[in-house]
Amino acid sequence: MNTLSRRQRDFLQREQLFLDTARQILRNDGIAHLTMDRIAELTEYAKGTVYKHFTCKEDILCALCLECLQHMADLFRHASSLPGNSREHVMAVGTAYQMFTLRFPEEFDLLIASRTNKFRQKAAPKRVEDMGNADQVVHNQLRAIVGRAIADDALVLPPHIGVDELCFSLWAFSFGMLVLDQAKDMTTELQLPPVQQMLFSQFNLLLDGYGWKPLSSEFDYLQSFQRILRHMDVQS
Amino acid sequence: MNTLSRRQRDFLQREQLFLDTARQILRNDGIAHLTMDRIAELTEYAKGTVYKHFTCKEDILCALCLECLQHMADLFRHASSLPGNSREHVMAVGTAYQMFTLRFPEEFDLLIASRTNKFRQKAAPKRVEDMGNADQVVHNQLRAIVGRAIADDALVLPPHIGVDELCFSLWAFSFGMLVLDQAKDMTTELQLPPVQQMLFSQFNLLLDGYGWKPLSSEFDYLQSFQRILRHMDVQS
DNA sequence: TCATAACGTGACGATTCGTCATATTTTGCA
DNA sequence: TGCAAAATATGACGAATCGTCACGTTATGA
Repeated sequence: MNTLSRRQRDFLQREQLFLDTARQILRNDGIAHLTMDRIAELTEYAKGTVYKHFTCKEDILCALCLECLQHMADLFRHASSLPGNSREHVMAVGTAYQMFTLRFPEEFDLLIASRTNKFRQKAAPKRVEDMGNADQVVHNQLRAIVGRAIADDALVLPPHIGVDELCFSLWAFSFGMLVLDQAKDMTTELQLPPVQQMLFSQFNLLLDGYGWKPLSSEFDYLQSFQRILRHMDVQS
Repeated sequence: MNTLSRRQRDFLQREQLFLDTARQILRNDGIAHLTMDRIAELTEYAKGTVYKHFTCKEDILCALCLECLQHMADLFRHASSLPGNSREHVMAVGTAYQMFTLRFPEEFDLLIASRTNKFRQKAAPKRVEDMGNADQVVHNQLRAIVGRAIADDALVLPPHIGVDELCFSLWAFSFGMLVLDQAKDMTTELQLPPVQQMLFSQFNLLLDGYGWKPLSSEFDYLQSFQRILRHMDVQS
């Protein structure tokens, strides 16, 4: 509309350009080649201009993580749209998470680093706060699934366990497995199944522990899993 | 004995000096102040000498992580010495892990970063391999507990689940919770209990899911928890 | 048209990494 | 013991990258 808003639009558009370029460098050349100078060079702006948008390198990395979380939220929304019971939805979200880490390993690496204090202390507080909100969005998707499960009596919360705690645990369990799996070296002696299969089995066992119905003994979740894979592949 | 071995001893001793100094900087001043020059300065050696021991910065950080894992293995050994049933031992190890992250937050931060590809690709392959072995040692402690549980019929492996997978899951679950907990910002709206309490509850639910006896409904694990806290405090 | 404000620039200082030619010490042997 | 050769230690140096800022350029609106 007026001049001010045009400027603001230009500004936002340029910020997006910087982010897209940064992501492209990250994916094509790896994080080692992701420098402020290179972003400036590829976008044909000066480095000082990049610093008008981001307070420091960690800040732009943080912004990249933010977009990853938003992307994941979209994937999870799609996973939740699968017809089926609430446990299948949890499984679908877990599978979507795993597929994300597989498809975008550099970004997942960044997401791991972003849980580090070293990282969060450098980025702008505002940006870290945004990431907290993005976390919240993802968390809410889990909460919605849990809420539905409670509503249709598939799940009765175990004593002294809140909904948030339950969602947090599901999130933490997936995160932990995916991180440790991608970091385990080829040389490990451990005989482990593929992480996708472990997520499947362990989720079933944990959800059985919650008493979340139908229990794995009462339902063919292997068939669900096949269905989920097909459902998520369409999305890709 | 002979000259060669004296040199080797000196070499190892100096390496330890570098590591101790690095850890001291890490704890006192934070990772931002942990530079190769500073290590050289404090130990009164030249930087080139430090590089005789470590190929790069990540390599010395990796070595620090290695010592952390060894320290944790010791803590876990102590945790496993608690008189009690096998589930109590699992809980004791989880609690020891949590206490470690609380007491040595900077080191835990480093442990998180060390699961990153960026990190592992830079460190010397030999050192990364060592870390894999240290992981293995920790893993074996869990395996011992699980093995005992199976031996005395407290646990029957769920179908298609191996011992390694079960240990990996316990490890991943704890790791995930501790990482996400320490990274959650003060501003989060989530109403979560302290992570110590979540570890307790969620472990109980997961182990119930495994059918690991005595189930949480058959045993007063809260009392165990108090006992564990006392047991681990003595160690500190 | 011009004064002022907003914006863009890239040279620069600072930090830190990792190297390597040289200096020093140790070793083994005459 | 003395000395040549090998092993080791050193720190000045080059390279990479970060983040800044004084200055030049463009846009605004009276």
